[in-house]
Amino acid sequence: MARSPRGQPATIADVAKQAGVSIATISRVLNHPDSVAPPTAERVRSAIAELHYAPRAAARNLPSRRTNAIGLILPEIGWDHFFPPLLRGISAATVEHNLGLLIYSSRGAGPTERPAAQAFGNHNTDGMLVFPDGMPGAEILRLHSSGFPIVLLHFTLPASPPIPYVAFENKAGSRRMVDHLIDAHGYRRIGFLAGPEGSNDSHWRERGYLDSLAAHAIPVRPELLAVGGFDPRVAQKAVEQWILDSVGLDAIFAADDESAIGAIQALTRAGRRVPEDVAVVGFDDVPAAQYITPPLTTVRAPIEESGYEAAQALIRLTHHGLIPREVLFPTDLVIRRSCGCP
Amino acid sequence: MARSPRGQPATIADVAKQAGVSIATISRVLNHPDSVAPPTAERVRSAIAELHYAPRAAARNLPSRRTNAIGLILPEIGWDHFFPPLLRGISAATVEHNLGLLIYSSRGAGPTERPAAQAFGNHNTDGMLVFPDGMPGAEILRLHSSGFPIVLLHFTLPASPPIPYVAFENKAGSRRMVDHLIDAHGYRRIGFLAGPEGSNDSHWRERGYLDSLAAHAIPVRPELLAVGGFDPRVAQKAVEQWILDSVGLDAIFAADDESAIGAIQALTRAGRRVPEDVAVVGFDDVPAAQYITPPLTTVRAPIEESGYEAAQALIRLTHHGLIPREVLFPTDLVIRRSCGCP
DNA sequence: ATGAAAGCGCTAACAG
DNA sequence: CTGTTAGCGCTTTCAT
Repeated sequence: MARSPRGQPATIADVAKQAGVSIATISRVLNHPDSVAPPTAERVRSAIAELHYAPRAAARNLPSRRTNAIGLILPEIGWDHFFPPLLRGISAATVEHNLGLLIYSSRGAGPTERPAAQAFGNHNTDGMLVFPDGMPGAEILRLHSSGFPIVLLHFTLPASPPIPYVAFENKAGSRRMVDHLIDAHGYRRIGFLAGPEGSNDSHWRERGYLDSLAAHAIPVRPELLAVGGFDPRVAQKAVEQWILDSVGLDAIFAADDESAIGAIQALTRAGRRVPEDVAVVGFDDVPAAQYITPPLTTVRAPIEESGYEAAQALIRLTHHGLIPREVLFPTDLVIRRSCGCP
Repeated sequence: MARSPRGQPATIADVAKQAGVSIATISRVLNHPDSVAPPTAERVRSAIAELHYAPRAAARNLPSRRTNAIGLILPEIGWDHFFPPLLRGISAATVEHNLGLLIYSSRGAGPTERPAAQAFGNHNTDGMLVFPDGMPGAEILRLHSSGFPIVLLHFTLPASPPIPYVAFENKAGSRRMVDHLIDAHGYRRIGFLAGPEGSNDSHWRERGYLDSLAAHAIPVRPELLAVGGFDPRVAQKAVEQWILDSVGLDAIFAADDESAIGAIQALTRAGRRVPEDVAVVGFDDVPAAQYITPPLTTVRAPIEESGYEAAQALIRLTHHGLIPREVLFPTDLVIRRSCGCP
């Protein structure tokens, strides 16, 4: 008897009949258990169990104007090392509040390709977490200005009122990394391997690099700036070019670990020893960083926490709570061997 | 004018008024555009655009009895190397069909802990993909027997009618791996590092190992069987114990790469060379497998494809289509250096 | 081609 | 404490 007499999943009316009460009473034991006489409640509960009744989400959401779910919207599920911890953090928050998490990967389906009616939006979610390039800025701004709760993940957008966001202290982290290279090891010719065009993270990491150089009165040499594209292959090419050009290098600071790994491979193949001939450091602390030879010195960011806090903030927003307009997470130096430390 | 006169998000009625037609017409241009006179449709479309109207999912779902979303339910978002490609595959399928993907991580919230009314189920999803330990078997069986579409990911459950599932050819893959160890390298004392208790994957990988030994008339030695728990630390301990016990070993076949990495570390620390003294091979081909020294010989499984096909199958089920009751994906040997190959 | 009206399943007043 | 009833926003016959 897993189904109602009608052969459909049981509805509130089926339960009411079975328990010999009105549908309002069913609704009450579900939502305000204390307002029902214990014996009645008990009858209702067993009727629910017998019929395996589960309230249909759509029917509850319609009157309440809430969906009990938040959305996460991102361009593509790629960033192997970044995505799982981020999602884990977000998920921890949604589980805590008994909310659903609706994921949209916009890959291969730009908003223009899908029917307007099914566009991103507030139609099936109480609020959303947006990843860089997850959806067009204009759309974000429109939703935000219409009062729809939005929290940005690791990027910002100019708007008023400002759209809250979470991010890492990229600049401070990379500043400390480069300070270490200079202060602890005495390197002065430090190459920087930037991320892809337009990357926020890369931008701020480069700023930290530049700041450190400036603070140590080391002039910026354009020939020491190249693009690693957050991609081992691109980074490898860039480093090979540096070698071809005989650019003298004490160390390479890659804007992320993937490109640092590419740099190490290029160096090793060219017969350069890391870190004896050239030190290499990265950013992110991906799992592979500890297994590569030599183990990679890098900067770690609390990815999971950032996801958790972003989701918490969003949830608070959906309850009309107030939240900080920006939450910055500190980053930590992870010293291993590739920088030259023993 | 991002909102209706009432200061709320626009509803179908607002659009109808704005366009000077009835709400039925609005519904039609959204769902059956061809049944509306082009000029009318045009008027409606601009009204929609002006008011930034987006149909509320709950309101559509109620009459249609569909949620246009599928669920993915899993115990915990951990498996760094497994989860992202899996999700990418699933997401590709949902995007293709314009469906939402609702993720439930049951971590820290067993079904008993949450209100019965909010239990897992068919209340807000058209069907679900279930990961091992994602939800209690009894619950799965109940939903399945009530006709709710379910596809199991990488495990099975006895039921009739059978619950469809996707899985890898674990046994065939590990059989080929061990065959390689024996045939190509002449190893005969091959240790097996099993996964955690109850792991389906581990079970079948062990079967492949045993089959290969049997096929080569190599007796199974209990002292060569240990538990690596899919965990580098556990594996490390197990290997250290083998070393302590002076168990002679030609090679170690770890049931996954994580434990293979732990094995390599234990061996290296104990002064054994890999693969010269002891070969080590794994299963999965995680990203770190190619960076570790020596690069790890392993078995690769098409994770993303499995996610994609599972989702496709589920979606077909939700349309009352027929699908195979099992989809098995082949696995490939990835020969690198840790097995002794040059 | 378009409008009127009856639900879809549930919640929340409002009565009793 | 419990039942009655009016919506919530949309889809879909059934008329016109």
